[in-house]
Amino acid sequence: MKPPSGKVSKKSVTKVFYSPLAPHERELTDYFVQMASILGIQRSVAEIYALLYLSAKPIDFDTIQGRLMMSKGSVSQGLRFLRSQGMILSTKLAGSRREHWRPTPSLAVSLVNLLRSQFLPSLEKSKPLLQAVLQASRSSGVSSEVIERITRLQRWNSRALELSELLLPPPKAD
Amino acid sequence: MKPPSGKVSKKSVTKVFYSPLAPHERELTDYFVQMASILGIQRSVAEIYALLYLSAKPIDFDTIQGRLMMSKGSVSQGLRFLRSQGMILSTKLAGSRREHWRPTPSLAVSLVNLLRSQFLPSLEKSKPLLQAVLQASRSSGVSSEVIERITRLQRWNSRALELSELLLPPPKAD
DNA sequence: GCCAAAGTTCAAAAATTTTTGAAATGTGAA
DNA sequence: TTCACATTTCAAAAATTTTTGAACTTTGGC
Repeated sequence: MKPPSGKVSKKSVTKVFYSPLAPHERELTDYFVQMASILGIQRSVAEIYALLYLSAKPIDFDTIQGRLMMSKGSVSQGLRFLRSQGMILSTKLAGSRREHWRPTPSLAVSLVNLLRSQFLPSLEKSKPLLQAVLQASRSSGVSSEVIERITRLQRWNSRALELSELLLPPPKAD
Repeated sequence: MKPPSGKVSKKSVTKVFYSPLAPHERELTDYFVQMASILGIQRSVAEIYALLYLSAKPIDFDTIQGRLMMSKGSVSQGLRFLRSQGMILSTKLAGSRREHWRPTPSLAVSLVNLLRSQFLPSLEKSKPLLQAVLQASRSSGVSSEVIERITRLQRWNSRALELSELLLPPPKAD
């Protein structure tokens, strides 16, 4: 079943029905949700991405809302997040303002972007902090053992930072 | 300030005061909390680990509770988690049941254990699921484009699984 | 063996995160 | 220019996660 095509509702308050997820869609959506939760990405976002990922054709706002039985607000926020991560692309079909969404071709690139946006800010923020704390600790009476540990922490942070920067192309504009 | 040492409270209801975190402890605790939250580890757990990591000497239950101003329940659960991940070790001092905790020597190993325990179960659970879904999709009318995408997903899952198993030594008993 | 010290349990409270949907906005087709 | 359509906004509600602490269990020192 599909959203009624063509001129079905002119200005009527027609309720349109959308098909519930097929078994394979349901199961894979759960998979996406689970993986996403590890990365701290919310359920609704994972569901939207899964739906797009499992569709051969781009999908519009109302269909997402209808098939996932999700509020407008969630769809809007979810799409914004996915867009901001460069994980989805839209097409506008002729003679309508409505956008149709599909996943960007490379899941790998999308994942890498996600990781970047989750980790990099913390790593960057911490660099000067660790430096400062280490300074302060040296000149106060912190034991050399602990100083050593903080230093190790700092090395880890630097390495992780270098690695991410190496791995990750700078994000492109929206 | 330290918890009064020696025989201070015999059986009195003495309130013992613990020193609040020093600036460097406070800042590094925040750092740990932030990094931990990315991995889905709760604040209280990160705080406990940070406290131990920043102490030259092993610390006991009551001191953790006192310095972090945290409930018994949280300390107990936090220690259990850290123990279960092999991230901390205890020593019992002579003539007392009380345990004293310190971080396991290698932060690297601890991190790897953490990652393992967060990711592996999902990856493993998904392996047969993906297989089954793919089967089912092939024999129902799912478009070849989507079949291709699911296959790619499966490849990712397998690779991630191999990588984790390669990277991660099996956990040791508690 | 007794029992106070040490730690655990878990249901309820608190904190936090996520979702909702009514109202606001902005915009492209006519 | 107009306005209905498409989407966004955001405060409040719902869901979820985390913390608390009183009651309970376990254990080692005596």
